[in-house]
Amino acid sequence: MELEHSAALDAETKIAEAPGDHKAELRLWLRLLATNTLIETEIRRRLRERFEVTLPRFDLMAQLERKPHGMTLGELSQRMMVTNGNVTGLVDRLLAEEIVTRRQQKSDRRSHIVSLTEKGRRQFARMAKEHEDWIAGMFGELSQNEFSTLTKLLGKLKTSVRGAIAQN
Amino acid sequence: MELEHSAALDAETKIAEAPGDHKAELRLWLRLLATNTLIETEIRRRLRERFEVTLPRFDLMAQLERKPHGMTLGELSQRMMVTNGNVTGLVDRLLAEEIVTRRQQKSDRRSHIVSLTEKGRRQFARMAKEHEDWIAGMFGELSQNEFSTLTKLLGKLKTSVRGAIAQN
DNA sequence: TGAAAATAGTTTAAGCCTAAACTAATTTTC
DNA sequence: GAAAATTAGTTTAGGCTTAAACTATTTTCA
Repeated sequence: MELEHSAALDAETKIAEAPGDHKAELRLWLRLLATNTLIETEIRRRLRERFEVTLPRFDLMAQLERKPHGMTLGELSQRMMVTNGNVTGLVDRLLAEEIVTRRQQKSDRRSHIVSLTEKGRRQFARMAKEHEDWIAGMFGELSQNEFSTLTKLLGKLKTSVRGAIAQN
Repeated sequence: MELEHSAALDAETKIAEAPGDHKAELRLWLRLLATNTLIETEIRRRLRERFEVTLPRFDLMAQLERKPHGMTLGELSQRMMVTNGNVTGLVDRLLAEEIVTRRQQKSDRRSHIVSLTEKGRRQFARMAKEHEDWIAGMFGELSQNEFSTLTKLLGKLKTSVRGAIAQN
């Protein structure tokens, strides 16, 4: 996937536009992807540097933080948009660090509830504050108006994508 | 990272807004991330299903396709926004499938040029066409106007992010 | 009620990805 | 021109991620 366009290249591709091609759509996607990668890579770097934590672990903790009573592995995997097996492994590692607990449900013995420990909650709180500031800093050059328009349009795009996926 | 908000939750968090917090920025980031993940996961799925290829391999081929004379490993890793070591491994696997070639530069014996083989070019052409249609299909619900506004705003955001990263 | 289907989670094999340490070659600098 | 620094790429160890196959349990329904 191309992640960066020179201005010159962008101009060229515009000229090359022809019926039946979708260069503009492709360009929008590549720009979305590049922006996302840029932010994500930097957040990973800072999380590691400041807190020696990975983004997936931070993400999992963020999910649990909003559910004081915990969450099943399946619910976690849905919210994190990853597979069950992935969550199993993450939880194993976080268990070893005593960031989370896992306990079997009495009512359904297939099911397990994962929750943050007190240590996990403390650790997450410390990280979340800075994380929020990092994000805000990266969005700093957008005006209030641009900011809310972008939020709205991304909402629309998300809906459009969901539609296209559901159809298929 | 939270990937989906219910409408109810969004309303709540808006009410909770207070000076010094950045919930709105966080929400925009989560929305960008979710949209990106949604698209990327579906593209990976289709590439695997239709062509038995992974997204990183497709991405690498896409880079090479635009440079008929090939590219050094370093240039590839920059454009793909991944580490050198990552590219070394990807190229090893694509070499084994005879999708690319790698040859040492005479002028600088540390440096190696990677190029698509004829087989690689043919294979990529076949995939690229469909890939473009997939993307266009996902963006279908956006009007022309929304589409170009989103492209412009993402450009701005990208610049803003680059600025924040460079500062740090 | 008991067989079949569905669900929750785990395991496995393989690929992706990174940071850090490393080798080899080239460039800089004194 | 030789030591030092830089550059291109590889290797290594470990975490992340997936699809597919699997186990255990619960639900469905004939």
